[in-house]
Amino acid sequence: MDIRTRLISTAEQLFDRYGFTATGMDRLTQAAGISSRTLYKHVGSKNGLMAAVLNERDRRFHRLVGANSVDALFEALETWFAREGARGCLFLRAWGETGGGVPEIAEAMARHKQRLRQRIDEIVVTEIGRRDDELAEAILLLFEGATHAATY
Amino acid sequence: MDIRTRLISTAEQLFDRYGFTATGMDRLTQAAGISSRTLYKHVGSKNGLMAAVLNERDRRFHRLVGANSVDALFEALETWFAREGARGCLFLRAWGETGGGVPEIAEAMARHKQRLRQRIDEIVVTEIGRRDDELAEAILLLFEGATHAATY
DNA sequence: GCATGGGTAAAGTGATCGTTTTACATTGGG
DNA sequence: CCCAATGTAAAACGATCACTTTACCCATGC
Repeated sequence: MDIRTRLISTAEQLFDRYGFTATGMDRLTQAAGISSRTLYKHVGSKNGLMAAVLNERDRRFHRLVGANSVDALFEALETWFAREGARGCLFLRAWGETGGGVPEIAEAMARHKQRLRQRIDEIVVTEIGRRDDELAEAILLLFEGATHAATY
Repeated sequence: MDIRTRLISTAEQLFDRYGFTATGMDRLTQAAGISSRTLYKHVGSKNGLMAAVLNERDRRFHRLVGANSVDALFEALETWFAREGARGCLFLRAWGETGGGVPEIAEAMARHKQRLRQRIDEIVVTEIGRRDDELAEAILLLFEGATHAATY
C-alpha cells in the first residue's frame, strides 16, 4: 500500500478511537510503521494530517452514500456503523477539539456538511419529484441524530 | 460565589469552547482565579473535574428540560442554544476525547443519555396517554440531530 | 558510476502537560 | 490564644507534546 494512504488510514482509526488531541505523533508513526520525518514530509503538521484524514473520510463517505432513496441512505449509515463502529461525527469532533480555530479543519467540516445536505436534497428530489427544504432538513436531523445516538 | 461552583462553571465554559484535552490546568486555574492546589483539593484530578462538570451540566440540563410537551422540549433546546451556543453534546465530546476509557466520564455520559431518554418517554406518555417506544426513539433522534446540526 | 530522491533510526528542540510540593497568609471557633 | 482549616503563590516534578535535525541507507535512471 502507498505510504500516504497507509498513514492517513491509520491516523483515521487512531483519531476516531482515541480522539485527535489525545493521539500523539509518536503513537501515530509507530502504528503506521513510518518515521516521523516521512510523516512531516507528507502532511506538514498534525493539523495538516487531521485535515487530510477528514478530506479522505469525506470522499469515502460520499462513495458509500451514493444511494438515491431515503431507505438506502440510512441503510448505508448502518453499513458504515457495522464496518467502523459509531463514535459520533468525526468532523464535528475534530472541529470541537480544536475549538473551531484551525482553518483547514473548519473548512473540511463545513465542506462535508454542505455536501451531505446537497446529497439529501438530491434524494428528496428523486423521491418526491421536487425540492422540499423542510423535508430535507428533517431527514438531515434524523441522519445526524442516528449518527450520534448510535454511540450509546 | 462558592469556589467549587465557580471552578466548575468556568471549566464548563472553557471545555465547551476549546475542548477538554486542549484546555490545560494552568489556563483553568487562571480563569477561575484559584490556585492549582485548591483545584486539586476540590476535584482530585482533571478527569474528576471533567466528570464534575458533566454531572453539574446534567442537573442544569434537566432543570431546563422539565417541560411536558414535545414543543416545549425543543423550545427549551433553542433557549439553551441562545444562552450558551451550540457546539454539540458535551457528554459525547468528553467521551470521544477520552476514548471512552475513563469510567467516571463514561458513566456520566451514560447516566445523562439514560435520563434524557426517560424524560422523552414521560413526555410521550403525557402527550398521547400511553408508552410508545418508536415515537420516543424518533423524538430522541430529532433531539440529538438538532443538538449537533445546530453547530453548523 | 554516481547523483538524487525517498526512505529509516534516533537524538534533540523548547514548550507544555497534569500533578505535587514547599512555604506562607488568613480566618473562625473552642 | 492558638489550632485547624482553607486559601495563595510559585517552583519543581517527570512525562509527553509537536516538530526538527543529523547521519545514514538504498534504489532508480541518466
